[in-house]
Amino acid sequence: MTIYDIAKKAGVSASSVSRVVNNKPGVNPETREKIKKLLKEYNYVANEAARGLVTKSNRMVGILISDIRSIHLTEGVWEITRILSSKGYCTLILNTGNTDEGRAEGVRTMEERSVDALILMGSMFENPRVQEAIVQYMPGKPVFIMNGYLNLPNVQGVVSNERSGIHSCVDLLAQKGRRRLCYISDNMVRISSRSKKLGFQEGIRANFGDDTPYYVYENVSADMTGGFGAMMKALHEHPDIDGVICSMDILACGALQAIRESGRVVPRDISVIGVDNSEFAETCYPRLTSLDNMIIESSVEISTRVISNLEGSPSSVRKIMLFTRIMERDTT
Amino acid sequence: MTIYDIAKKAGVSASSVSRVVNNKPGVNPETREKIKKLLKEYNYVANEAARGLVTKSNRMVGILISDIRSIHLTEGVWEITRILSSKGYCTLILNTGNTDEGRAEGVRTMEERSVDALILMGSMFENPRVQEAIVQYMPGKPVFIMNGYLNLPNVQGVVSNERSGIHSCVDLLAQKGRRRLCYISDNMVRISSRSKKLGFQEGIRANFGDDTPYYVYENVSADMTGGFGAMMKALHEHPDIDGVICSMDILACGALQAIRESGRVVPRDISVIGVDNSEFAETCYPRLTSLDNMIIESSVEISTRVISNLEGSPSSVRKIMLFTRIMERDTT
DNA sequence: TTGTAGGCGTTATCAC
DNA sequence: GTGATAACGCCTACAA
Repeated sequence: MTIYDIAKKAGVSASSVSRVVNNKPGVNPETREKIKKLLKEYNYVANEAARGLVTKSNRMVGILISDIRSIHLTEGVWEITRILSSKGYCTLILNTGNTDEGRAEGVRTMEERSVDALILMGSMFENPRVQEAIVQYMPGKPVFIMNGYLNLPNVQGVVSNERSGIHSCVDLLAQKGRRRLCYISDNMVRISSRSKKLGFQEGIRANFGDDTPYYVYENVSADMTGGFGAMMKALHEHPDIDGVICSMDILACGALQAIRESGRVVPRDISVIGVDNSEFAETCYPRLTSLDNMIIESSVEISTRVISNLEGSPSSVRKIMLFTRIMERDTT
Repeated sequence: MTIYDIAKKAGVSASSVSRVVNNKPGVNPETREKIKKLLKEYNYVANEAARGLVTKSNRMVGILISDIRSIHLTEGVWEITRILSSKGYCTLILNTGNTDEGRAEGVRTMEERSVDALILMGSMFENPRVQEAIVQYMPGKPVFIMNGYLNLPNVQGVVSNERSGIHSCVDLLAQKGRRRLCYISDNMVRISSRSKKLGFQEGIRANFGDDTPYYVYENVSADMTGGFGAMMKALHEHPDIDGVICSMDILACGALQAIRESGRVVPRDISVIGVDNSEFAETCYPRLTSLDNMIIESSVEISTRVISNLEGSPSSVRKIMLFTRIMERDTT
């Protein structure tokens, strides 16, 4: 069913139908009513692709994410989708997988689908290969990065101060009397993972001085078993550990399990802190103290930027930072 | 950068460029090379919308989901996306919110975007309003429902025997010596919720006879606090409860917390079983016994059906059922 | 107020 | 092997 079909049935031209469909003026009220009735009767649905071809806008924004199963980022996707769709924008969500090549390919696919804007979920997109893909395939279009940034004229980034946030976590542990700390991290390829580790080291130095030992277990697989294994190893190698910070809540869940199996009690014997403040922090036991990296707030921030950019009033600010906060629960 | 631009630079016609872009025969190897080089040099990206306009296929399938944050269905979305994109199909994911009107609107939007097929995630799509929307807006296109079914010629459904699955859960509890059972369920509007409750009642009757009391708490909010509150109430009203089945893992997480606060020990005093076999079943404590409703397998099933349908060999089977299984962990 | 014509970027069908 | 030309469904001047 096209506007031509409707036009024929109404005995008018396609342009009149188009005007009615788009609520544009310049058509006789009676004709308008007649057309409206036919539109409804035949359940006319406009073809956005054809429309976009001429209007140069699909009212669609792309969201690239490595793996939509990551509960934490998914919260952000939900928030963004909610806000954008309330403004009439569709979101095209694409899983890229965990390779830079996949992510670059994702950028290309988004251009192929001619999205109006692109949102990159997560600091893993902050890398040269993705940057190159943006330059190649989306040089003009607005691109937004969640928890990351690329120095390109069309890119805007929202980051959080995870580094000093982790530093504060160390402060908290120190304040609770913890002295032998351990840091468990997933893949160190991510910029954000590296900066979190730095924050940990800075916290150690600031609280305990240069020669206090600390332990780092990195490149752990980003799931429960990863956290479990790392914690087991840590407790075995350094039985005096009394404080743990994990780069993700799910790792902390695994760590909690390992600690339990070792016969220790949280937080009496060991304190544990996670990062993300995700739902896992509530469902695990004891409920996990976690560094909230403001994914929801960042999502709102990005969404409003996308909209204002698309509606013609782009912000000249290219990078903003949100401040993390520690949500203290029962593991510290 | 369009094929015309490239054609001009190469000194050939747009048709030749199109042939090269689509790897079609009938162009001189040398010309082909020259065009290929230009394509790469200018980072040409085809406009899928324009292409779809003429080929009548966008190579895109739509996924409608009430709320992408629901970790359980998201696992399925991931699986589907993975399989479809390996076959060159993009997935357009749309959150509909929790109203039937929103879901119907979602169907319309999908037609607007001219998806090649539509996947409905969850039994909440099994309702008259959605059925009407499909008839109105997507009468011809293949529609697939995860964990649900609608009696329409273009609809295929994959369901699981949750009802008898829950019955088996009651069997398991009975076998563990549990006698005072309680069922906690989220919104009873969902077909699947209603059938699960039936399974519970049938299990009770089969194991304990007609006059053994059992307790049902329904229309609980689908989150931890919902499970927590319901369990608290249950324990207060019926302190002798020794077995609980929750319609979702996340509810069971809340229930576990309530039981802990009441001073009881799982599974010594009370057994708990969830449904979904989601990540929460692993992260909570004790690790939760859960009814696996085969979301991953269902997703694979749906994906292959979508593909074979789109590639021209549609299945004539309109509805299939997968069999649930109980994943026993530490709460029973 | 209405209709005609051109074009958006692509593919498909013909001639050449 | 190559290039016009006509769609695809829609919007937008512009003309009537």
